[in-house]
Amino acid sequence: MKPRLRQGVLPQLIGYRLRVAQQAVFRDFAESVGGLSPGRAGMLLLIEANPGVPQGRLAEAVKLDRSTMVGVVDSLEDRGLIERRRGTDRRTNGLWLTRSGRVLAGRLRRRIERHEGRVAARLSASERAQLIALLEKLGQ
Amino acid sequence: MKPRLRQGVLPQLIGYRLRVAQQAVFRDFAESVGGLSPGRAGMLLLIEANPGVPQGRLAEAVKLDRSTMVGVVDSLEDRGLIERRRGTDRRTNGLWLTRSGRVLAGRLRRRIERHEGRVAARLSASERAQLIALLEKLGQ
DNA sequence: TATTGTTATACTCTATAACTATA
DNA sequence: TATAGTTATAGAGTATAACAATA
Repeated sequence: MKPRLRQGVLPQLIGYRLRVAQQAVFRDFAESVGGLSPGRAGMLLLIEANPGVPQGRLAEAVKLDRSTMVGVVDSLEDRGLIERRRGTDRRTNGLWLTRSGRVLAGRLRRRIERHEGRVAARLSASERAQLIALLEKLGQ
Repeated sequence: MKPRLRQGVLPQLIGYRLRVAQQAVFRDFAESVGGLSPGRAGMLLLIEANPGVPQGRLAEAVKLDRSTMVGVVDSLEDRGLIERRRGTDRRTNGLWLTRSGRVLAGRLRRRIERHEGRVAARLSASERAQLIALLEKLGQ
């Protein structure tokens, strides 16, 4: 019979609501997609959509330091999902999906679609569109 | 003259938009509030609103493992912001703000208000209300 | 000189399992 | 027995600074 905690101003803050919503969505992602974290899964899909992208450009796109990207790319490469290939500018590594990376990317897209359906089930179609538009105004 | 990266399905996913928006909001928080991370600041405000809350209840409220909460409480205590006091049920630690914790909480509230203003500046008042309502439907 | 990737290092945030003290 | 807090340990995820290869 514990009284609920007083929340103070928190529930009226955009940042707080974002954090709580994201935690809920991430939990569903882990359950219904699994295998890769949302961030890593997103990178795999970005590489799929941009074959040969230099890893520095990918780091820039997802706002990671390029030294951080080294470990991320290492782990995807260790799992046999992508490979580095020396670029024309020989300082760069182009990133390419392997065959099994392509297979996983396809499976991820299907599972993410299902996950998205579960998350969006709490919203009407127009609410979902509205939410995405509003989030787009914040992000960047 | 680098072409922008193709984003594929990502921009249409609620989880992706949440993540990007949250990163942007967090960067602004770090700039305009500073001192404590959004999560730690939120905890300080929760303790302020619930003086004497047992640390396990706080952990439950913010969905952290109670072993994780130990370190969080340690760090806030080391910074002189809160103190543990043995509860009536002598297994529990009630959490209380110190004087300087109360001072910081007040300052945080003012700075967070300013931060919220900056974040919400991109939205109309009704868009902001709408966003919070939509996020509330997702979180939980 | 500037850029790309790498290494060494460290910090934050989180969890699981086993322990202590109290109920 | 069960619960609250703790410890030891580990794993993500991230950054900064210095370095080598290449432009």
